[in-house]
Amino acid sequence: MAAPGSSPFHIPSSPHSDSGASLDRILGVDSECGDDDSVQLSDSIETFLDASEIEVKFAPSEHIPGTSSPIHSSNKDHSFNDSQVEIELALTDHVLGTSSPVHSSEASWPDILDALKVQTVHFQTHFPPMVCPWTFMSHEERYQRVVGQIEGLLLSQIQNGMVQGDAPLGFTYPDYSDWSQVQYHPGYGLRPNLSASRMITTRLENRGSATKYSLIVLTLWSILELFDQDSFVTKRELYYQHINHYRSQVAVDECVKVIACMLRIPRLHLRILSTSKGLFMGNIVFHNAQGIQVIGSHATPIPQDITGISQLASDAKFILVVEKDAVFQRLADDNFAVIYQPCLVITGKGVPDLNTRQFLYHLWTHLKIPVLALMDGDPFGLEILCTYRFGSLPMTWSQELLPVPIMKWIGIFPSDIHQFSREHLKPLSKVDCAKIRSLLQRPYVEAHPELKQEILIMKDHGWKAEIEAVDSVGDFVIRQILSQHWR
DNA sequence: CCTTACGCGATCAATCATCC
DNA sequence: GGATGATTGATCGCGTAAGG
Repeated sequence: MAAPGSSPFHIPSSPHSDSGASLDRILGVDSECGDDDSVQLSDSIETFLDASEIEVKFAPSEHIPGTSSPIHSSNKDHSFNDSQVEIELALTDHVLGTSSPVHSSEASWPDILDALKVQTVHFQTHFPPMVCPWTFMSHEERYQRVVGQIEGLLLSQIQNGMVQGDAPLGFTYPDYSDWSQVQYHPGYGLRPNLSASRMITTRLENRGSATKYSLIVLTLWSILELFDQDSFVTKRELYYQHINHYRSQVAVDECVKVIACMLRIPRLHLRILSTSKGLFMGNIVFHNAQGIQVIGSHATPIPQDITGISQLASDAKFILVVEKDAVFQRLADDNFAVIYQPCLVITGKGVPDLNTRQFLYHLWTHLKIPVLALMDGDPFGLEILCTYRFGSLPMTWSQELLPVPIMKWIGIFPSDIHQFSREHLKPLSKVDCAKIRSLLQRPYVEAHPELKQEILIMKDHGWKAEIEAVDSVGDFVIRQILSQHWR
């Protein structure tokens, strides 16, 4: 086994050894981050993040007088136990003010939106949005780091191969498909669980995983080529380039996911993109990565490189996330984004892709405005809500910044389903019931009794309702906000 | 024999092309 | 014009083979 750092080529240590701190030391990430604030904040992050995950740091946020540091760091072992979760939950409840809506029967738009805005700012002050250091690296630095890590990984495999029998060839990465490996953090959604760190090893020796091993090597090699040619590729293109090897696009997806988890590098910086699926509209202007001005006055595709967004400006009072494209189009037809209150509407067209979630996170952290979500009243609608709000299982292990934990769900609630006529309701299928069982086992549902309650109600009455059941989506959204009817 | 790792299939939502 | 199937992206569950 090659000792980290012993290479004459100055190669960063492998990701499954003690990587983060040493890499930071080698690359001087800490010192680059700048002012005193960030140093102090980056200390506190270790209270809930894995030591190996130290690369993700708090943004240097404005200090608001009277506020304490984001998380009280009393535990020295960097672990994260149940009692801490309870404390954080109580704290979040306080910060969110969930128990104290605007108490007025004739609460107006500005009152409610102002209150929500204050909650959002409080939340982000208490849980400063994380920033990914990858975003602020120079082109050259990013090149050095990614290529260095991949070359180091491949080199260690070759070295191991030369002393065959001593160290078997294999790639080790976290078991990103196991819920027991993650835990819920009220401020940051799903985070890796430090007490349980089961790793998967894809070994060349195993007959079953030899193919996967070789495909991971192929993908790593392809990424090096991309850096060499200074180009990007979509997952689909990568699949077609090596169609005989990959056999299906699922194999490409799997390899990219493994590499992102293993090296803890955001997918974008591996130079592998996915075709953007989401749309947005509303009063917003920004420059994309190519420096071209984007105006969201009508339905506009979400840009692929979120980190390249600059000169963002918007007078929107809130962001509305809708599940389906059909609902988005209905709101576009009604000119919803300008007619009532200036707002932004976003859809991921079903299960949201990474781009859509990154874009939402970017808007939420930069504009500091409330985020509302309109989803179907069925198990999959709830799952999509949770994906936006708390994050998804595999992405927990990547270095992507995605969850918006303060997002408000404004419907359709299973508890309101009796308001719809029977013809608009559908009985829960066998698959729906399985999804409900799955949802009830998730850590974030356990932490949110109001969500759990809704799931149990749906399970009890056995019916689901889609947003199509609502006559006017715009009116429905307005009604829900004005009555402060959200979860 | 039991656990673990892995592959495959199923599912959802949406779009687009093709066929009747 | 409506129905159908393929495609794209994301996720979960189950069966199976390997290994201790």
